[in-house]
Amino acid sequence: MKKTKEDMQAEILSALCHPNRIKIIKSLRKDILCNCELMPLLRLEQSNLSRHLKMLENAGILISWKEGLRVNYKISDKRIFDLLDIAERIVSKKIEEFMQIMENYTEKFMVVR
Amino acid sequence: MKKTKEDMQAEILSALCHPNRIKIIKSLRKDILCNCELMPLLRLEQSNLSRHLKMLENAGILISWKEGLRVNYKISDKRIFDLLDIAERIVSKKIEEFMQIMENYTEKFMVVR
DNA sequence: TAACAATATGAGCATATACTCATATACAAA
DNA sequence: TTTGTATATGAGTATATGCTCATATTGTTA
Repeated sequence: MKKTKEDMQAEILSALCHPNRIKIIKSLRKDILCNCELMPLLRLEQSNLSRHLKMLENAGILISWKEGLRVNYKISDKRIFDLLDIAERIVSKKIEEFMQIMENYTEKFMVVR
Repeated sequence: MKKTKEDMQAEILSALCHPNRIKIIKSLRKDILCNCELMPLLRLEQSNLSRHLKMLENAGILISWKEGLRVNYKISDKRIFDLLDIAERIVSKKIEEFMQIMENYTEKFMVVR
């Protein structure tokens, strides 16, 4: 069964849609890091982190290479950051809207009182 | 338990990471549509489509309103399109790279032959 | 070679997702 | 009020995901 463009888009997004994997990518924004450096940084179980990294690699989002015992990881395509930035802006806007609504309610409450 | 920014980003991306939901959003790029119009367009079971739409709405990606029997849907934030566009570009780049590799292999094969 | 360190993976479990069928609800029009 | 249409939802099933514990693998160093 041939993959559609939407299937492939969904695969990219599926690889990104977990808080820990988002944190991994944010950590790799400036640095190249290995499993053992990410582990204490994100406070993840070794096997759990290893699987998250593998998922990101399988999706083509991360590139890895060995360096002795370590396995280093870096982002394959800088556009991944743009994508997460947009997601962050969408979230920020939602938070702002929520705050605005709460403020309006509070105002009304103060007046009535 | 308080949601982190990464939790909220993951929620947005989770809502987007299914081929049918991506198709729904693409369909809503130009038009405001209802369940009954999307059904034949995407060839989805009524209940299945209804649930996908609800997921997108719960994630704050779609806004819905009733109009008689119909329930209309539109995108809440145009940045959703930017996000999917980037995902599409990432996919396109991957396809290009793959084609390039295949071409190189084919060339070598021709020479050896 | 033995001991160690970093990473990968099998097995098991709990939970989430996607889908379908049948049925319920909400609204419209006769 | 009855009939019909659009949408929502309960129940059941299959599959995927996330996590952990224990163990395997890979490469390093004494």
